[in-house]
Amino acid sequence: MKTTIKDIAREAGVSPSTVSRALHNNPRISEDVRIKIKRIAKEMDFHPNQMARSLVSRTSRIVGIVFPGNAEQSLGHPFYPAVLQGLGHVAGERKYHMLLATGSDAVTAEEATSKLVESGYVSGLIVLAAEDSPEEDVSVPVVVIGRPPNAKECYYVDTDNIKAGYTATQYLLDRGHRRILLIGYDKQYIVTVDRRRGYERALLESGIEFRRDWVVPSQFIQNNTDSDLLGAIFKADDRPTAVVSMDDALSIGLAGFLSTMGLSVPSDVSIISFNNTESGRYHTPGLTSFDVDPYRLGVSAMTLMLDRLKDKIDGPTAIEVPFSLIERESVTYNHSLDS
Amino acid sequence: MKTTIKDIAREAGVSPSTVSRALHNNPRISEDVRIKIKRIAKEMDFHPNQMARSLVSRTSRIVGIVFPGNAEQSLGHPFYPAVLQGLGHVAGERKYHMLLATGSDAVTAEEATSKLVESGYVSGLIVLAAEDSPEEDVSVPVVVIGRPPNAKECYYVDTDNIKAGYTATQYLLDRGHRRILLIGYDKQYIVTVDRRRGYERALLESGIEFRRDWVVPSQFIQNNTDSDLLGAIFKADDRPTAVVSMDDALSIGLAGFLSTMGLSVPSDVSIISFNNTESGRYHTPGLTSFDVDPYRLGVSAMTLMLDRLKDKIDGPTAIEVPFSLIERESVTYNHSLDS
DNA sequence: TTGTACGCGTTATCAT
DNA sequence: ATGATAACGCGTACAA
Repeated sequence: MKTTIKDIAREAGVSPSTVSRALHNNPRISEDVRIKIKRIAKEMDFHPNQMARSLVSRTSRIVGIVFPGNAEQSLGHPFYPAVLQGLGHVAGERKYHMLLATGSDAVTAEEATSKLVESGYVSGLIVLAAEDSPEEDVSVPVVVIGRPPNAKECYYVDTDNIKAGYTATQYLLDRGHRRILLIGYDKQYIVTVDRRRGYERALLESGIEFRRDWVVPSQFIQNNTDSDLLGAIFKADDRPTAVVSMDDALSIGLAGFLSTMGLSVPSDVSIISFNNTESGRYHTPGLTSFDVDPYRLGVSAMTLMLDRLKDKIDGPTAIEVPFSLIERESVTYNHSLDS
Repeated sequence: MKTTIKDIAREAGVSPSTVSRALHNNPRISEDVRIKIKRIAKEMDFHPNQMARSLVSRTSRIVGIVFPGNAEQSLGHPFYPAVLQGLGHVAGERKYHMLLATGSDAVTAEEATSKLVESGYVSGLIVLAAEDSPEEDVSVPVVVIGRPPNAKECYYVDTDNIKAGYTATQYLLDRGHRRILLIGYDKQYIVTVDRRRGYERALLESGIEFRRDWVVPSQFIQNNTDSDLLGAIFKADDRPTAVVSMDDALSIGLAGFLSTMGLSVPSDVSIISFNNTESGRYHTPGLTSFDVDPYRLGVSAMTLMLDRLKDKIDGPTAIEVPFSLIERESVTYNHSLDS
């Protein structure tokens, strides 16, 4: 039997309400009684029953976390665990807990969200943006990580992916590349469409023709059609000398594919990619990659959430987390041509 | 204002307890009233307040999840997210939720566990084994993933890592290798000491001398001393022709390192490793690697937990999850020597 | 078959 | 400064 406030009251010879006040440092209580009660509480290893507390206060120290619909696979990517770490770090500091949206098979983010809110356990929600991010009105504060499709008045933290895509492309342009391929585009993922936009903009500003057939969608590694598609692209005379890749894993796959064609990185093809993963770092050659700082994304999101939960005063409604470029060996200058 | 059973009671013209019973399919209630109440409940979008429910029932539909002390970094490894997926899958199916032990900086698993239990939110605990796994008696059922140091009467699910280490080594032996290196050993991680034990056993059975200096500890990639150590090992005349690596990332690093020495995989050195990660699959050459099925580990653990929570009857106290070997191109036959 | 009354542990309001 | 009382939403003996 866990000790309750009543047990302490009995032990201290006071009423339960006095104990409650003492534990909450209510000023309207004598100093000696307070310390006495606190001592007893410690002795009896008292911990307030959060359920009871929540029942009356109508709030909990729990924040729900919703992963994209395909959480099953998305968790596999290093990005999400890193976000989770960030979230957990500040949650822990501020004595909050995180309740995961448990997804069986094909639950949408929408369903998961409902489940979580309906459970009544959470007093806030952090959702990792996906194509189907629910912006239906829920009864608790929501912070979304990643730019929501409808960037209306909701709170969110995000990376400026347009700028990132622009920067990546410009980085290549600065090094003499003119024929630049984009791989990993997936219109379902906003991050990739944003980056593509930046890519196009950079090309435009440099007066380079944008080739629609040089935007290779999604994971080509899985299906062979894309692989053939890539083969054709790199067999052509005017093959790309550089690639902007949406993810390190993709880049590694590409590098492997290129080597089967007798092309090597970076001497024949430069690659700049995203997410700065371990595998990219360990890969030979080391991948030049953008660190979009998922950890910090998590930290910012949880901070925003908790601040919001605390004083209800509206701080910033959106936070932009900066990215950084980790330069390694997968990009080199292009001397082969100048147009 | 959320709807409560009182609201429904008023609406249906019955008492709250009748509503409660109807919703719980209590047999002692007329059929027509039951369906009527259920209809109203649905109409009013009623969801029972879990806090109140938990308060009276003294249990919750929440299972706490504890990651190793260094959760911050451990989450980065694909193994843990995969476990989480497995856990989440069955939790979701059975309408349970998962509460994460939020670790700021250097909280031990012990602390995290206490925090979680003290919170009063969880009615069960699943801990991912680490060196400092707490087997202190907590007030809720515990299932640990990975063999606990003191494999006493507690419930756990695990991979037979001794067998896995043995199998890996035998696989190499079968292909003519006699000089086999082991890298990634870390006595803090039970999995690696188990696998090492299997490695030694396989060597012993084949009458091959076990060389203590051929057990390279931990991540050599981080510190240069190990790198030098490896350099010495592979510069020697009797250099290893094969390696058992504790992790794909490690293997990839090793492959890169070897190539700087003019050695290539698998023609000069074969590598068999663990965890069957994406990076290993995309790497060139593809890594032959053991899939220890972290997902299933999670599934089994949560199933065990929930069954235990349900009927209190004691099913199996330990579950072994089989592993499988994914054969790719990083291992080849050794013809260079025969002793 | 259904209603009444009470308790789960805590906090807030109103007395004292 | 402290105690008594009610209430949060729900479940369940007990009574009817």
